[in-house]
Amino acid sequence: MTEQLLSYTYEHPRPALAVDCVVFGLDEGALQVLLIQRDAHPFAGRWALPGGFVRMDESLEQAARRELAEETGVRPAYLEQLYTFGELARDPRGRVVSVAYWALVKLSDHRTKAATDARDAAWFPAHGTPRLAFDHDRILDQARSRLQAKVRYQPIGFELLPPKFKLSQLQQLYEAVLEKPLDKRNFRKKILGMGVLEELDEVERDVAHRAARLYRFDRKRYQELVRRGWSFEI
Amino acid sequence: MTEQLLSYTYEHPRPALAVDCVVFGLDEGALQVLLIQRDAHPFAGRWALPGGFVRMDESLEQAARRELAEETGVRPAYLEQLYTFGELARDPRGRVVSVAYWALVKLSDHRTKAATDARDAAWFPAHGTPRLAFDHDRILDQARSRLQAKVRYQPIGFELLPPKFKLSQLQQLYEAVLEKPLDKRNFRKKILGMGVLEELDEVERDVAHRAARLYRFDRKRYQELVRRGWSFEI
DNA sequence: CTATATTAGTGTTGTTTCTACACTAACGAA
DNA sequence: TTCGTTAGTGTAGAAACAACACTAATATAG
Repeated sequence: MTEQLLSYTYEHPRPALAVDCVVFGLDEGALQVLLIQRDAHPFAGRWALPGGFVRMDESLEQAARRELAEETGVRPAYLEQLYTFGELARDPRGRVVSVAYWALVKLSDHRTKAATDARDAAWFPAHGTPRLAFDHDRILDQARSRLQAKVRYQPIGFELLPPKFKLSQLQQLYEAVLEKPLDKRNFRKKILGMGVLEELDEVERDVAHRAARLYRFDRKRYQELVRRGWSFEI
Repeated sequence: MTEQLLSYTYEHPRPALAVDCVVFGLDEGALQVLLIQRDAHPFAGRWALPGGFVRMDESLEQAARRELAEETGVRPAYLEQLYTFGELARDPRGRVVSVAYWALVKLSDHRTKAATDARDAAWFPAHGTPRLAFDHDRILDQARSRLQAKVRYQPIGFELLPPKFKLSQLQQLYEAVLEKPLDKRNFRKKILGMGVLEELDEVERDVAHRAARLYRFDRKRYQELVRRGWSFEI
């Protein structure tokens, strides 16, 4: 019986290989992160990053996407490798090396799904998380730094917003990620000056104040500009 | 017999875990990379990045340093994780996931050692490398991009120079890494204006032209400035 | 229907940073 | 003494950045 279960044998010992995902979303202008509550040993009851072991027939990114979908129902449009954590004692079960990924999702798309598909998945403020299992606090820290760095020179912020948004939402997003206030007029001047936003013939509705114009990120235009040597920078 | 050799058994199959290293040096102002020539299957005879399998009693970084020392004799002062490569078919021997590292060394320290300790290690121009084994061309590409990006906002260039250097060496370094010419006066103004270079009471010797003043990177001063919120940028 | 609360939207000015650019100084070798 | 070679220096115009305050539009409360 044990024979049948423990049936993969190698000449040299191998660490187990896992993936973990840090998924960011934006809720009412506040940066959120997706966690799951562990129900098994070790760290049972603790919140942790979604993740799991890599299978032999899938790449690392595929493993990250699969685990994320299985555990939370989330299928991010933007997913990128973060860092590989390989300290000897990071998992009490033994030697587990984990390749961490980070992702951005439009919360509007995923709020309901995550609530239904996965019993124990929930969004937390990216700062106000409880103490996480394993070395996941460190992974989350690193993901936040990476997002903060990357959002400055890549137009990835749009992955967090609905397709149509107003400039104040975009500004709030940058303020949330960069953790500092921005000047409204300078921000608008800069972002509109880039020419990567498409101004729509549409304004927001049902608001108790002046309605804001809606915009859309013009990916085609962005790629064209990049091809000509331009680079996004906030 | 086989029983004794193939003696590590797991419930689930595990990919093998390796590390590979991209080591950069600077030779006469030209960026070089350290390669080893493989003598075993697969890719016997091809040049490859130094690397090997991770042991159970060492962290990933330790594995990278160990393999690098064993295969090339090089012990870099600066070493950082690059990316983890986990495509299914990247190694013909089977599923091997490789955590790549990149490093900077002062070539003056390592030129002789590498030549003696390791028969089959050699420096190549970072661009004019032969076709490498495995997916190592891709890894090298990525390391070059990372170096190029990082050298702009971290004072890591100094890791490539001897402790005392002249400004024209520093400029050459940046030109080699960034692959574009820089204006001498603007470069000097900028780098000296930072206040992280210590001007020494020493000039170069035995040159058939006006001798250049020597400088040293002032790490203490740099760290002090960082503590005050300043950031290096070229 | 008027007033109020709330968010949208808009330009200018002074400061700093960036870029382009050319000559003199010092030294050894011929 | 001359020549070849690299070191070392300043300015001016352009561009980017930072600071800053009022009017416009809409729903709601009184």
